[in-house]
Amino acid sequence: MNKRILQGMETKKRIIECARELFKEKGYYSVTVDEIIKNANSSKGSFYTHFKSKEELLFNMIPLADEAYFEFSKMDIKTEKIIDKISLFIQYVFKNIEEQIGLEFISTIYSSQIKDFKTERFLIASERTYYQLLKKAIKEGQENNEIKQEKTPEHIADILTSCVRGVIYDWCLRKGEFNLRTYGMEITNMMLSQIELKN
Amino acid sequence: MNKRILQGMETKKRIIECARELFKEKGYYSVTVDEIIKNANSSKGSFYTHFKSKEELLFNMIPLADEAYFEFSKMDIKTEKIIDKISLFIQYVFKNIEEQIGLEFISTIYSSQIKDFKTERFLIASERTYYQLLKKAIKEGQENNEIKQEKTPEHIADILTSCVRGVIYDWCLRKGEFNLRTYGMEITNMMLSQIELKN
DNA sequence: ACTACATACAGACCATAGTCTGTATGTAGT
DNA sequence: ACTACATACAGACTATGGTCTGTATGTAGT
Repeated sequence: MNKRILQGMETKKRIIECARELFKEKGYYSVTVDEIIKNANSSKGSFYTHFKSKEELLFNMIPLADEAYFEFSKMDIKTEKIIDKISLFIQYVFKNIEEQIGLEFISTIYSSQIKDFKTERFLIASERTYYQLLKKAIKEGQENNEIKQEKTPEHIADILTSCVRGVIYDWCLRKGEFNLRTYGMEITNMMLSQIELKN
Repeated sequence: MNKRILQGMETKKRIIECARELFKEKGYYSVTVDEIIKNANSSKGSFYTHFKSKEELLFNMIPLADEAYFEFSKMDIKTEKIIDKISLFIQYVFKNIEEQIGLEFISTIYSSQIKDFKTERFLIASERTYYQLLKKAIKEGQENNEIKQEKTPEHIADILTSCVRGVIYDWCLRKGEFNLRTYGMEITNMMLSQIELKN
């Protein structure tokens, strides 16, 4: 950790902090890069050495959802059924988006991810932790004869995440006018009930 | 239909046609408005009297999905069950997107719709025909005791469209690497099976 | 026929994301 | 200590979507 690297890191951090405040105050699209660098006492050149784009700056500001999910997964939830555990986990995902990430953030992210073919699909990667946890739980459920075994854990996880993304996209489209968690869980529980193995 | 209006319509049409070719050739984001107006022998002023934005021009080029759905709904499908009719209808929606609208179009539309809070959510409106048809079919199904009656037709239609949008969003995110219709129908049929009233 | 008006249109202009080039400086290898 | 290099940074410049202003022209009401 030498002087050079430290300086760069501090500049980057300063830009992120200034941007966070400006975005909160005026919204992502109303804040210009020029404004950010002015506030952060930086420059265009510096900005673009630290971030590939204005969007990438935004991505740097997302509360570390993956870590939160991982923390959640370690929690020992007092419930015998794995299906219920999955249900709670997905509920946590919705809650995290509603309370930590927020509507404008998630809208910008969901929008920019499919904007053109050049954009790096970081959403797929970033959801990996959550996807892996989900897959693991499903596999466990199948081994315990709680979940149907016709489909692979990967495939079931894909189906669930597609529905979750659908609800989130709709939430963005409707400008957050419904309760994400309530509506999301209604759909999720319908899907879970489909994969559940009943005795 | 006087001379004045006719001239305007022709200019608009010319712009759309030129844009369609350019978009097909180079893709939406690689074509500039200047390029379009140059090809169409028009001007900025003219362009922006006919279209609020470059995006709105794109929306003018979407195959008239609503009409297609309506045509489909009139077709007398030989199946006694309403659930099957709904399933076929949604399958048609996926088919239409895959074959008529295409990946780049739908990605741009889905992206731009949630890009900022100013954007007019035309997707909600444009899907109205399809939504209305769906709702009507569900209501019919409930009256025939084929579909559970705990939820309202509106609510069931909302749930189905959320899942459909989720699949489409995923298709965009994955750059069309899976078969939209196959995967979409798998999820749709799971949902339909949840709302079906079994005897 | 005359007038007032709406609007199709042209193109200069503006705002802003992103690029390019040049400079200064800290670091690693010798 | 010297050199070569990488990179943090500054700021001019570019590309492009969109705005603004002015003009011409067709139309509707009188």
